[in-house]
Amino acid sequence: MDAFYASVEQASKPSLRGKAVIVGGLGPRGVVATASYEARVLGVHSAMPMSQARRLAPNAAYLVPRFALYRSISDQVMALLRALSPLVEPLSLDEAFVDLEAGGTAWDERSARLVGAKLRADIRAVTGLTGSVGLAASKMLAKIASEQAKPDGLVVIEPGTERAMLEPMPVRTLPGVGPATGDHLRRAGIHTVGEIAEAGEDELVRLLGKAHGHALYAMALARDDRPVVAERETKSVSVEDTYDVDIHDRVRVGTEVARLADRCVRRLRGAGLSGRTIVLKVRRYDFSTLTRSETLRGPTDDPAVVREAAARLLDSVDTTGGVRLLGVGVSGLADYTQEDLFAQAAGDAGEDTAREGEMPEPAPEARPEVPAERRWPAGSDVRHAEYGHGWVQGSGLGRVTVRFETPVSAPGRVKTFRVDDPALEAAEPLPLVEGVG
DNA sequence: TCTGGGGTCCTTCCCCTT
DNA sequence: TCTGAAGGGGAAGGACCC
Repeated sequence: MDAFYASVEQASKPSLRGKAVIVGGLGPRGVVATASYEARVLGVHSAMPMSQARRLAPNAAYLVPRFALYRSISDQVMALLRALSPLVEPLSLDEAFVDLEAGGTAWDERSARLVGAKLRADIRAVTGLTGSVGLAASKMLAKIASEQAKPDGLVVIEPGTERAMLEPMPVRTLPGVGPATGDHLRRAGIHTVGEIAEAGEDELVRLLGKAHGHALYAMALARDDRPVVAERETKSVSVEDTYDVDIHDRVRVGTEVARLADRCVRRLRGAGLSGRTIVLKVRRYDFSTLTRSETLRGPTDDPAVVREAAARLLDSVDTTGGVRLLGVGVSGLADYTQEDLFAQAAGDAGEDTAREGEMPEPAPEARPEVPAERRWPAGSDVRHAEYGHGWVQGSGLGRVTVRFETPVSAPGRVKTFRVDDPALEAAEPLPLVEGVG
C-alpha cells in the first residue's frame, strides 16, 4: 500500500486530500510514522523526528496513528491476497508476499500482469486506496519491483533481465542494507550492486561476517530462493514507552517497569502465549540503550512473575542521569503455560496470590483530569448531537476543534467546542468506501 | 535539532558439559 | 588425571525492517 497510514487518513477525511498529512507520535519526542506524498515533496519522511517535520512542513496536518482502523483495512487487503494463493506472507500491515504460482493464478508474465492489474483494481474498489504491485521471480526482486512501482503502479522484472537491472543500483537498494552496512561497503569502495558482485563472496564475508556476507553476495547476483512462508510464529512480545521528559526518580522507574510488565503480559495472554525469558530495556538520557535478561526454568504468563523478574533486572541497572525509555519483553515463547512451582506452592498456601496482583485494564476516560490532547487525540473520530460525524482537528486550553465531514462527504466545516461539551462524544471510524466494510 | 514502537536475525562472549 | 576441542544455551548488543 502507498503511504498507508497517511492514505487512510486522507480517504477518511476529504479536507486532507491533496494536502501534506503526517502521521506519528505528536509528543515532544515523536517521530514520523508515515508522510503523505505531498509531505514527502517537502522533505518529510518516515522515522524523522516530528520536531524536524514541523519545521519542514509547518502547515501539514499532524495526526496520531489509529492502528485499529489500519488493521481492519489491512485485513480486507490480505483477504484479497489470500484469494489469489494460499501462500501469503504478510510483512507488516501494508505489505505482503504472494506466491502466485502456488495459487495457480499465474504461470507466466502475461498471466501475472493480469492478476496484478486486477488485484490493484480490487484493492481500490474494496478500500478506496491505491496499492502497488511488484512482480518477479523471487521475494527480493518482487520487493525491489514494488518499491519502483510506488505510488499506484505495477512493475514486472522479466526473467533474464535481473542482473543487468541490479548492477547500477546503489547498494542500499538491496533489502538488509541499512545505514551501517551501507557505510561499511562505501568505506571499502563498494557503491553499487554490481560492485558487490565484483568484490566476490570471500571479500564480502570478510567485510560483513558470514551470514550477511553470503546473503548479500547472493542477492547481488539476483539469487534468492527463499520460499514464501504463510504462517510465521511469533518469537517475542514486548512493550516500551518513551517518556516526554526523562525520569530521574528511581521509585517512579520501578512503578513504570511494573506497569510495562503488566501490559506485556496482557498482550502475551491475549495471544495465548507464555514465555521463559524476560527482557528489560533501558534507554538512558544520552540515548545509550542497554538490555538485561533472565531466563526462567519454565514459561510463564503470570504477571507477578514477570513483574518480579523485571524488577530484579532493574536492580542491576544504573539509572542515575535519567531514563528516556523503558521496555519489558518476553521471548522463548510457548503456546502453553507450565505452572511455576513457586506460584503453585504459594497458591496452595494462600489461594492464587500470584494472579491476584494483576492490574486491571486502565480506563483513561474515567480520570477527570486528562489533558485535552489525550482525551481528544488529533485525527480521532467524534460525533456531535447536532452536527453529526467529524474528526478532531486539534485541542488544548479547554477547547476542541472539530471538522464535520465523512469519507463520502464533501470537505466539511470546522467548529470549536468546550472539551466537556456533553453533545460531543468519541465515535467509531466510518467505512472508507460506501457500502463496504 | 534530536532521534517511536514492535518485531526479526546475527554476532560475540562466556560458561558449562561432554 | 589433566588438557583441550567442540558445541549448546544464555546474555548483551547491533543492524535492519515497516
